Amino acid sequence: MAMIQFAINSRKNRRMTLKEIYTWIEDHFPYYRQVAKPGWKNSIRHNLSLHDMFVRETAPDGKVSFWTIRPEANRCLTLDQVYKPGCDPVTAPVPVPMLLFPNQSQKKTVPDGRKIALASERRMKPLLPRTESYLVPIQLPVAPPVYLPSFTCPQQRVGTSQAAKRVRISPKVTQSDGAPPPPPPLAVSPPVTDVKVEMKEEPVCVPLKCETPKGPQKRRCSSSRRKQCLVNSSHEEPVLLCPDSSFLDSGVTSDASMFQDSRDVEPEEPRRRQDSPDRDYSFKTPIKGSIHLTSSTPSKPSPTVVLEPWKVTPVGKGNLLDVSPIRTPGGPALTPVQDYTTYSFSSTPFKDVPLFSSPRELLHCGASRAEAAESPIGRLRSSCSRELLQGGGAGGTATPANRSLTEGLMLDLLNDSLSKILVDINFSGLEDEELGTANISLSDFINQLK
Amino acid sequence: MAMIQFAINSRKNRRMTLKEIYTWIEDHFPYYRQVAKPGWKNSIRHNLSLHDMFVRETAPDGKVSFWTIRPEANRCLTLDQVYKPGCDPVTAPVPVPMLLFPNQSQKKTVPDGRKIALASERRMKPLLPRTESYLVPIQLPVAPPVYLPSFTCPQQRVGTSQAAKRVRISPKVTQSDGAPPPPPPLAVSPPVTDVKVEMKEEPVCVPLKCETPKGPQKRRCSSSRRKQCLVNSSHEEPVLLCPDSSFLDSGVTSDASMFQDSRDVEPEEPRRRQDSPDRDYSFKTPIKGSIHLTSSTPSKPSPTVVLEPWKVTPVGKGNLLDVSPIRTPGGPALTPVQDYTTYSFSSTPFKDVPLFSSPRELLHCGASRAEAAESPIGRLRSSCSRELLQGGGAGGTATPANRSLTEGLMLDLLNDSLSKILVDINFSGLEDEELGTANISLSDFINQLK
DNA sequence: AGAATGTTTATAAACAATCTA
DNA sequence: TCTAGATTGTTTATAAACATT
Ligand SMILES: [Mg+2]
Ligand SMILES: [Mg+2]
Repeated sequence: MAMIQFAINSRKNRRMTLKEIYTWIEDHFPYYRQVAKPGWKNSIRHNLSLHDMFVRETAPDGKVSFWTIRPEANRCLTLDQVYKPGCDPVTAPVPVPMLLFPNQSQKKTVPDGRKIALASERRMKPLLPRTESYLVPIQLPVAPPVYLPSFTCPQQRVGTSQAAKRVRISPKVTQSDGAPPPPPPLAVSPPVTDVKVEMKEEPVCVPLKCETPKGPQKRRCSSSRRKQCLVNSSHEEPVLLCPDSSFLDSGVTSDASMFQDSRDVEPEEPRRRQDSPDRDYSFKTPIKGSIHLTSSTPSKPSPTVVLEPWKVTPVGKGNLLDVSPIRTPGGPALTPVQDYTTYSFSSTPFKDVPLFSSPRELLHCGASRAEAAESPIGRLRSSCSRELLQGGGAGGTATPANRSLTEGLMLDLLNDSLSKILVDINFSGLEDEELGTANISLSDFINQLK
Repeated sequence: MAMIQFAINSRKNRRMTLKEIYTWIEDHFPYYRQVAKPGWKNSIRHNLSLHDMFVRETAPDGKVSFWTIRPEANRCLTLDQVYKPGCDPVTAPVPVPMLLFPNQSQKKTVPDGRKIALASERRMKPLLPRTESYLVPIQLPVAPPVYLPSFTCPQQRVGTSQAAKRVRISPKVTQSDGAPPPPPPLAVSPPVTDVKVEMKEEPVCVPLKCETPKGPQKRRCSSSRRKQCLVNSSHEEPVLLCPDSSFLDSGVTSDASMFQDSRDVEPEEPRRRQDSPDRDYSFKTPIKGSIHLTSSTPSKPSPTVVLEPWKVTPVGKGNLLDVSPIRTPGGPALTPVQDYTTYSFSSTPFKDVPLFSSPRELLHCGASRAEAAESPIGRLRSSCSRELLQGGGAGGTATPANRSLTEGLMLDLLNDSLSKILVDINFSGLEDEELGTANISLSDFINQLK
């Protein structure tokens, strides 16, 4: 879900075809081009369909369809917000995927004291977890000469210099105020974003390093127990706070040309080598019983039924997978373990190497209303939800305490709830690329309902 | 999702605790008590959280919390609607789970010509698939003397006598009008609902066997391509059509006492044997690295990492599971294969043994508005969405053609979209059991918004 | 015919919050 | 009263079936 937002928000017009989303992710996270199972595309499609924040539009010709982000729900997440390039852009650095290993695999310590990345971990942590976990970009364990001959890994930059880069994205709860903050960020070899060709304009959504109000709401908000507080969607104009536009280059350009020809913020987008030799799936056999992994939709292999030992073997979960021992012939060659000492593989990378606390922390900060109003890219404001930026959107009855209480809660969720209503009501009449007027706000929808 | 609705709707007050939902499902689908992995409870909780139609209420004491169904989204699905007991209720029949095997496993034919149930299939088909698949109740492959000494399987009843019982639940598309209807229902040994102690009142939601309008919209509705049409939520009073209350006993009783003491429609609910000897998980070890399957939340076994052969082995998906051969020591004893000739195991049970075409078909029919108005259980009407029953809720601009076009589409989805808004706005003031007034309608919410 | 695209359900899993023995 | 473990609740990830283009 986060990567899709990264991708779509990297475009000026904030819309992408599915194929373009694939490509963008593959370009920025080579993990997906090289090591990931083809099922990752299934996950992309799944997220596009499941989450209401992603809306599919049909081009005027009715042929192609673009995926967009509901403006009210768009937190304007960009890869820049998550990672700031810490290495020279000279070498055309390849951003590594934010590979977040499960907790267990991080404790793996080889005898020589180094922590190694368990490359066999297929299931990744959520890219932007909702909790207090920390996002840890980890170098992709792929041998550069094998997969990326032109890839020059921008080593080091391991120091704690990135501390100022931490951005809070809407903390879910107050972090138990008395508790000491997590250890200073390790800043483990962050991934690198592409070199932007277009100049950085003032970003529409400016995450800030505003301090979490740890006032009187400390226990109340956390005691909402197992249910998020749902903020009352207020129609008042939200106040954007704490301007600090010196942080990111979110790929949002001011542009007067946001129509079809100005689709690419990133210059290398059009020239797509769509058949990279490293992975060619040539096939003509059907999906179901065949061996080739053509389809990105996983499917059951065949009726070669295996009686699972769920109730047969009394207990024991691991014995199902233990049958295949670790060492596979080409395994280490494909996922080399060497030379990862430059990256901190602490036992708890989420907790120990914080880049930011949570994706919602970015929302916890807001942009200055005045600045936003003066911004030359006022037209783009409709592409970003100021309510979301302000973080919570306190209702009319919200006291300051309430406001802080509801801060940082129910962001994607709230907007997901409204988006299904807006789906297919949006863009009913207009079919052209004028995205500025195509977005119907919540108030418009309410009026429409009335 | 369907089973949760079955469970909750079986209660007069239409609310259940999580534990009660577990128990209800276990009681009505012994599969879950006996053969299912403990992860099924995880799925229940997942569905409760994910789908907005399920709303958690907190009892006035603040201790227990009940799960309810948003009235606007409640299609009043009950087990009766899906299955009508075809055998004598004398033997206290145990309903079997609607075990829907994947397509592949149904083609398994033993040399003696009979089709056998591949008990090893763990992943079930969706209980109520959205498509034209058919719901096939299949006898649970558990030896009755082993697990259910008092269980007398009501054999047979295999004839085609249940044909009239078929109910359409909101067909997603017109079924290609020229095509012949699916073969007559095989009526494979349907599961049996419990004997209701309370008298059956006129059900609030009456599914009907109304014919699908296969008129001029044949192509248009199907050409909504990959996106459901979202019906405009109309505030007009929906018209309930096609009264036919002779079909189900949906556990909805008229009742003048719908408060806390009248919680159970089913008499055997209170006396719960909560520690059945057939499954006792005695444990005191933590979850993570331990062997016991105590927790219903699955967890990775341990950092015993297995290097997956995704990129190592060139292709081939099935070789990952083929390592463990079929025959396990106690396997056949637990899942006997004999005596399943009474149940039709056609190669395509969904298509060949239709009970109904799709869950939405139930919605395609409506109840008579007049009848609903005269119903002595008018108070309960708020627990069922008449819009949903009417099937589509055509907006103000909908022509009759449009109405039929949007019929059967966007039901749970539409209501899920609205429910997140209502969550935690419901039941803000009142804390008592008066569920009749506790439900806030959409219009109330809209007014609240205004 | 097969691939791409889109929708929905199922299951695993991590994790937070609360409850209970 | 305290707390370890169980329960309950939320969210993300992945597989998979299936529909539509
Ligand atoms: Mg979507
Ligand atoms: Mg819910």
